[in-house]
Amino acid sequence: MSSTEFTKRLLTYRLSLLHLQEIGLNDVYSHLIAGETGFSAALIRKDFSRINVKGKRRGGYEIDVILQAINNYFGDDKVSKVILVGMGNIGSAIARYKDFQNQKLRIVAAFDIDPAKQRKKFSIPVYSMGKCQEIIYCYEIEAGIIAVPAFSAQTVCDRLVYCGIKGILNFAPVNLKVPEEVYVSNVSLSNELRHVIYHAKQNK
Amino acid sequence: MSSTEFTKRLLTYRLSLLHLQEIGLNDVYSHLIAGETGFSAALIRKDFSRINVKGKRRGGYEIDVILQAINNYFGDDKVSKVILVGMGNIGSAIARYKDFQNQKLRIVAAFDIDPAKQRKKFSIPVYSMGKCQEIIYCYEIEAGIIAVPAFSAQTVCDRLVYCGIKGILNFAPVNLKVPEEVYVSNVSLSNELRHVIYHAKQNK
DNA sequence: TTTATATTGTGAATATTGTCACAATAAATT
DNA sequence: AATTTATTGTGACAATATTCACAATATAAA
Ligand SMILES: NC(=O)c1ccc[n+]([C@@H]2O[C@H](COP(=O)([O-])OP(=O)(O)OC[C@H]3O[C@@H](n4cnc5c(N)ncnc54)[C@H](O)[C@@H]3O)[C@@H](O)[C@H]2O)c1
Ligand SMILES: NC(=O)c1ccc[n+]([C@@H]2O[C@H](COP(=O)([O-])OP(=O)(O)OC[C@H]3O[C@@H](n4cnc5c(N)ncnc54)[C@H](O)[C@@H]3O)[C@@H](O)[C@H]2O)c1
Repeated sequence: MSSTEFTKRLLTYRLSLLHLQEIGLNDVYSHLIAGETGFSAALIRKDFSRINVKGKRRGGYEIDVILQAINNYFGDDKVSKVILVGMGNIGSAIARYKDFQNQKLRIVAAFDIDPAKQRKKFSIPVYSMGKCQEIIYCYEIEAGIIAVPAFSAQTVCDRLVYCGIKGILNFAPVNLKVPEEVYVSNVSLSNELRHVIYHAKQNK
Repeated sequence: MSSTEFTKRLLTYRLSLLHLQEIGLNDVYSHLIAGETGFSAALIRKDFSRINVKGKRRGGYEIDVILQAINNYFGDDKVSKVILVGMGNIGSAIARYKDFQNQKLRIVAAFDIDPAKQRKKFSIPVYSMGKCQEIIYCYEIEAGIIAVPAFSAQTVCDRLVYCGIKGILNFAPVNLKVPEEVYVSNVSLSNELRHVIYHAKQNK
């Protein structure tokens, strides 16, 4: 299995490359990307070699070619469909997030137990949990975002897993228990902040 | 410098330990935490040893002792103060987030260029960027959260760095450029989702 | 008390990840 | 055309992280 550091780097490269492309560049040298991203030039070349990106000796790499290879690696030439559970503070903010469209990510539907929230919002329909299974099957949903309070996160998670979801992005401050074949990524703002503060202190 | 994987694991342990404590446990074995978090028992023991947590042979570890050591590692016995720039969708959601209080994290002030947003919101005062330097100094702010659109993220970042901020939690989809002594952690929902979808596909 | 059992703590072995150094090579310059 | 220069691509090496294996040891059971 490929390391998560490697896949994260690819996504970091993509961000920088899109930026460089926007300001008019067509080609890049590994050292330039190193300057942009903070990774070493040698590591970047190794990574590119791993996804079969060839440069021209002394000529650098074509941005288009790299971006294509990264997209290909993630298999995101077609739109990936996801659902969102919990339309509270953070759920609504995510539902309103426009960048997903550029990224070929689409939130097809949202769910909430609160009937007051069960109506279309920001162009995304909000259903009761009852509709969950049907929608996951019909739309071939690839992942679920959990944005419910901590105490109901595991229940929601079990439900999604039961409906066949294999990837979960979890905002609740809980270590979810899932079968081996399900991948969970936790986004914990508190932990991230702690982490930042810890490093900031080192650098004082 | 300690690896970021190590510090992340500590925060993961904490989450599980708090949960186990809540359901009534006082002691844990490394294997139990392994089951909760997915890390191997040996690794957990090594990590504990690294932060000077001693268990009792055959008796396991005391949850209190571990939690104390983790808190101590992060130096969060006192409240850490942070600021938030950008009170749009995501910024407001963060400002409303109550969990920070339990975690001894406090958002002391927020900033926004939009005058309409410059009033107290959810008990956090919202200022114009002009007040930024003063507040960072007066309150001894330890980190900044950036939640502004991508095109102004670097500008805001430069400003914070100029005011002495050494740690940044960045939500904008941009690889920020900072001096070496500043630590940046990027939270990219699109990237996280991509990552989840990638792994989900592997497990189909 | 003796024996069996379960768990920690850690050195050694292994695996993984990243860096270094440089040959290969294409482009630019003279 | 010959020479210089800059960059890729990669094998060898170094560093780091993780697992393995088991001695040390405390508790429980007989
Ligand atoms: N607000 C933030 O900035 C923030 C940041 C990080 C993490 N989080 C975490 O994200 C989660 C949501 O936070 P929030 O501030 O949006 O909370 P919130 O209370 O505003 O929203 C939670 C939503 O989930 C719904 N819900 C509750 N139980 C449900 C269930 N069983 N099935 C479906 N829907 C259910 C509620 O009706 C509500 O709309 C929490 O776990 C929180 O800790 C929030
Ligand atoms: N909404 C999401 O779920 C989400 C998720 C991930 C990342 N993001 C990123 O977070 C950032 C904010 O997203 P959002 O949806 O909250 O956007 P938004 O447009 O709702 O909010 C941005 C806020 O920043 C303020 N602002 C703009 N320029 C500023 C400046 N120079 N100084 C101070 N304040 C300034 C604006 O007045 C506005 O209030 C974006 O970069 C976005 O890509 C958003």
